[in-house]
Amino acid sequence: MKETLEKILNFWPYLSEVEKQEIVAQTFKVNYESKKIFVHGKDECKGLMIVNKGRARIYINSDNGSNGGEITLYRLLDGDVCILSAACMMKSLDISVSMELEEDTEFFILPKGLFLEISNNNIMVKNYLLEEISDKFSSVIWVLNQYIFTKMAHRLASALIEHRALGESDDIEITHDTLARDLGTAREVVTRLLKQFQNDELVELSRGRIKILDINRLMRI
Amino acid sequence: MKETLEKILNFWPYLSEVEKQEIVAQTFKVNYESKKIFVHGKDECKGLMIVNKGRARIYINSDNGSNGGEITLYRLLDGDVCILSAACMMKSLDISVSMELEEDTEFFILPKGLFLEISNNNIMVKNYLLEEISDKFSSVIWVLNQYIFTKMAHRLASALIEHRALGESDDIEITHDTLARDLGTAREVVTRLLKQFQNDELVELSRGRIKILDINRLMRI
DNA sequence: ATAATTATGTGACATTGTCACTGTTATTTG
DNA sequence: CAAATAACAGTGACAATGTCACATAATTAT
Repeated sequence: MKETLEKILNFWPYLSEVEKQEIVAQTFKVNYESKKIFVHGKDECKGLMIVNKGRARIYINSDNGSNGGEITLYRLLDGDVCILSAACMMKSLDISVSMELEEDTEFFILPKGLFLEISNNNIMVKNYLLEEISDKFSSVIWVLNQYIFTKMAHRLASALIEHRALGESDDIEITHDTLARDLGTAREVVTRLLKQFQNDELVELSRGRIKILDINRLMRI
Repeated sequence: MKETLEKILNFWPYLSEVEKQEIVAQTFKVNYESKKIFVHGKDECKGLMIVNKGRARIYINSDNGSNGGEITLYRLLDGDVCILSAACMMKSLDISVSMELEEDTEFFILPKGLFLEISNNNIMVKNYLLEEISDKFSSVIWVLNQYIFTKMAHRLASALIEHRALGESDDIEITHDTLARDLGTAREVVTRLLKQFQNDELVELSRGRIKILDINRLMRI
């Protein structure tokens, strides 16, 4: 446990011995299955959540109920903190943001009280949080920028490249629907464009799977 | 000066006497004319900027040079801090964000060194900054949400209502172009929709001016 | 095997974005 | 002041994307 925390927590070197001990003593693990959804604000917030192993997608949706429009803001990978859990301990966002696990995921949870205490005493911890938030802030602005100013075909190509990197393979296991939720568009649009990509022999399509044939040409789009 | 700072700085009550003195001694004012543009990252960052009196618009643009697409992220009014100036002192965003003054604006500037020192010693100052950032973060997510999931007519109506509140009058002095830049759309689109609003007798149009005729019906859109 | 579920495909149409203009109203300048 | 210039607004044609209402195909459950 201690070794893992050492690796995962960026601010570990700046903690005092006492703080380290407290963290090792009080932090606990929780495991959730893939596809579990957290709605920020609804679920009670137990403390600061840090991804030990797994993957999560942070997104917003059109809350108008009927048609489930969504767009992905960013993802959390191993070692990332969920700044929403951080924010909910300090001051709440008044916006509905959700998290969906894309793999079985294990979190470390730093209990609320402990985290607040340490982040109030140790400036590096607070700095770290601030940087994380700034970083996600950048991501969201980037998404907005892309959504508004960039052609769908271009964004789809980027998404394919991103998922190729996430899965470390030219064979991507993903549905058109999932891509649409990533990009904030409709499934039909993704289908249309992928069809074009296939005609151009950039990809090969099958149910729930996209095989990248020409990564170089895809990158140039 | 001291009285103004007392009013403007939310964290004033939490400062020590020494800190207060230092702030009064080192903070200075700068005035800029309406329409001045700051590009975050380009202009050297002298310190934390706080709006004393005036109005600024924070926006992103499509940096592809030719066609000047823009969308407004949020506005700074009296007493607001420019979190971009804060961010640039701690860790830089790698995204191009700009600020345009919409009125002649006076800023207080807390010099970099002083601000860093105080925010490192005084947890309330850092907390305040964190809350400001979270707040703007919310705003940006809100803009994204609106852009993706909401019909243009609805958003235009909202924008008119917002500007009515900003100017405290049913007579809004604004061009179609400015509205388009707020909403992240094209001037022509704004013109089209305003035309419809006029036909529905919601507004009255003239050059550089929109008069709201039926605020209630506008709010219901 | 049959039914239910999930994924994909397609055409018609609505909304919004882009382009290439024209016309109109203010502002500057000779 | 009149003419030139710049800023603002209007318009039609067309492209890109979103929405809807389905059809079809592959997979999983009963």
